Parts: sequence; structure tokens; C-alpha cells
Amino acid sequence: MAEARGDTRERIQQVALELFTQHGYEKTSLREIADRLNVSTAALYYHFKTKADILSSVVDDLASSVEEVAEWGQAQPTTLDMRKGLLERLSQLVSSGKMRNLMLFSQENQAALREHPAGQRLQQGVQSLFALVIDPQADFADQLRAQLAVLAILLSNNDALSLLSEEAMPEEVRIAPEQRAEVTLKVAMELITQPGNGA
Amino acid sequence: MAEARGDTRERIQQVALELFTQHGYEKTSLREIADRLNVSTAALYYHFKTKADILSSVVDDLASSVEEVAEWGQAQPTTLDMRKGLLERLSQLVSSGKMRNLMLFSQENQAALREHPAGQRLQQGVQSLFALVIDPQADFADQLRAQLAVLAILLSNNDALSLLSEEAMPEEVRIAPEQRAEVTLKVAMELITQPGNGA
DNA sequence: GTCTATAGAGAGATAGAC
DNA sequence: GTCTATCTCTCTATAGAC
Repeated sequence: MAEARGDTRERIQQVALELFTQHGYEKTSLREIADRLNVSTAALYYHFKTKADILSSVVDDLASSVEEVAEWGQAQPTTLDMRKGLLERLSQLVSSGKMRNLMLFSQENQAALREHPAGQRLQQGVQSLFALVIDPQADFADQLRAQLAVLAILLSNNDALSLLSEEAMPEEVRIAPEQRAEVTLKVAMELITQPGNGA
Repeated sequence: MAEARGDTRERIQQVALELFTQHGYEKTSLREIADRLNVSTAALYYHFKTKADILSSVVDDLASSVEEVAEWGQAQPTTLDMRKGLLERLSQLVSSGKMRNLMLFSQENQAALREHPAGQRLQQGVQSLFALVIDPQADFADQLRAQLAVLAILLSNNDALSLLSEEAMPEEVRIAPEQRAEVTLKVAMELITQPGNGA
């Protein structure tokens, strides 16, 4: 093990994820990634077979985690408690530091992900989550609320969309990141617990 | 006016939007667009200065519409009625046939849009919508609900995410597209009207 | 494990004929 | 208004030295 600083492979993944998120997967060149790490593009090919391989190695992590949550739900009876537990597990997943950047990346590169196997896995996993949380017996309004519950948690890290985090926010209402996740989960729970008042 | 079938320029925009949505802006080549229209890439350059120009010409439409809604809201007093009116107008906008495809495209090409002026206009417009609907005095939970109200309407056309439209849905709960928009608006209204039960 | 050098493909864009 | 032909650039990927 003659690596300079903690495994080059992981540093490639880290920088790649960052650039993919910033400029998009297609627009990010291997040269950009290599330059940031002060290596040549050829060095990247020692660690990964192709550019798509770098993408996969990163996205597979997220896909597996999502599948894990979905599989837990599928092993449970289809009850409200299962749905609550699913939202809880999902909330925990997306707030873990490692997954935060991955969630952002996934939101901004849907088109690219759709054409890669790892991305398809991820999308299917998310689909499963929706299918589990949505009650097929409920009316459309309740199904929509359930969908919003999942979305709220999935997007809770997206500052760009929410603008609920940084400036432009009265100081009194500022909220710590940990509490943010907590309140988001609470709102999501309400959305699946207290169904609407009419059809 | 010797155009074969209703203005080539518009047909280019239409096909480009479709392909940009399917495969992403960066991955879609001008050759693909040209082939679909049975013309050469050079022909595209008669109608548009650059590839980015095609993107802009399409996105500008959407950006203007969104800005229009935001400007209406900014001209109103900051009341619940304004927020309701804003959601109504937004709902109308996203269900109009012309805007549906544009919304889908925007969701799947956030990274690309961020680097183009027209895309930045669009994103700022959407930001303004959020800022208008979110009550800066409210607590975080209520702000989150307001945000979800806007999201519900913005994403209401996204079949891929919702899976609430096609198959995998008991026939009894099937719902017509027109009614879908209506119910979505109603749920969104509830989210900004009936604030939460605790902080 | 990383380098230099380069192959090979495909992209966006332009010139000039028709 | 559309074509053919072509330029130029950049990208992914590989070969082979160190």
C-alpha cells in the first residue's frame, strides 16, 4: 500500500461526485477530475475501467441503501406502522453525511442516471419506496399526500430548491440541521397519518 | 413563406425539447435533432446561432411565464389570498399543454440549466415563487408545508416520479388528468391554509 | 501506480454551392 | 432555406515507459 493520502480511488470518487453534481455528469471531463487531483487522466484508468464505471461505483452505494430500506418495508405487513418506519429509515439515510451529496447529485442528473445501470437501480429503488408508502386503497388526494411525504424527506437536503436554510431567513426562525431533519420527518408523518377531509 | 410544414424553426424547438428531455441536453447532439427532422445540421444553424441558442429559445418561454406569475404575486399585498392566487395561477400554468414538456425537461436538466442564462432566469423565477408562498414569520414546519405545496404543483406532471398516473393503480382510483390538476391544487391549498398543530 | 503520447471517435460550427 | 464538405476542438480510452 504505497498510496500517498488515503486511497486514491476514494479521492477520485469524492472529486468526481462533486464535479458531477456541479456541472453535470456529461459535461464533466476526466481531465477536470484528474487535474483536481494533480494526476493524469491515465491514472484514473488504473482505478476505474471507464467513466461510467466511476459513476456506477458512486451511485451503487446509494442504490443499495435505498434498496435496503425498500426491502425492509416489503418484509413488513402493509400497515401504517410500516409506512411510518419506512419514512423514519429514509430520513436517517438521507441525513447521513455520506448520502447527502449523493442525493443532490441524483436530483440534478436524472437524465444521465436513466441511461446507466446503477442509475436505473436507484430509480427503481425510489419507485419501490413510493409504492410502499402510497396506499392503493386511498383516494388520489391521500396518495398525493403520501407522495409528498416521501418527497419532503428525499429533497430535504436540497438547499437550492428549498431556500429554507441559509440567508433570506429571519434569524429567529433559523433552525439547526439536526432539528431540520426532525421537523421534516414530523411533517411527513402527518401527511401520511392525518388524511384529508374530503374526496 | 416556402416552409413545408408549419415553420421549421418551431419543429426544431419541439424535437430538441423532446430529445433534451429524454437523453439530457449535453448528450443530445445536433446531428440527432437534424436526423429526426430529415435535415442536415447546417440547416439548424440557419435558424439558430448555436446549440445553446436552441435551448434558450425554448426555456425563455417557460421562464417568462414563471416570472409573470411571480410578478403578479409581488404586486399583491402579502396575504393568504395572494398565496392562494399564486398557487392557482401556477397550477394553470403547468397544466397547459405547452408547458408540460418544459416542466419535465427542467426537472431532468437542472445541472445543464444552471450554466445557461435562460436556465438561471427560470431558477430565479421559481425561487421567487417559493419566497412568495413561504411566510417568513411562520415556523419551520409551516414553511416546509408551503414549500411542499409549490412542489406538488410543479411536479404534478412528472409521471416518472409519481407513478400515480399509469398502471400499478387500482382501476377504481384512476383519475382523469383534468381532475388530477384540480385535486393537486386542493391539496396544495390545504398545505398553506391549515398550518400544523405544534412547533 | 503514475506518467507521456497518441489513437480514434464524435462533437459544434462554418464556407460556399445550389 | 437547405445541402455537402470540412475544420477544429475536445473527449474517452489505450499503449508502453518508468
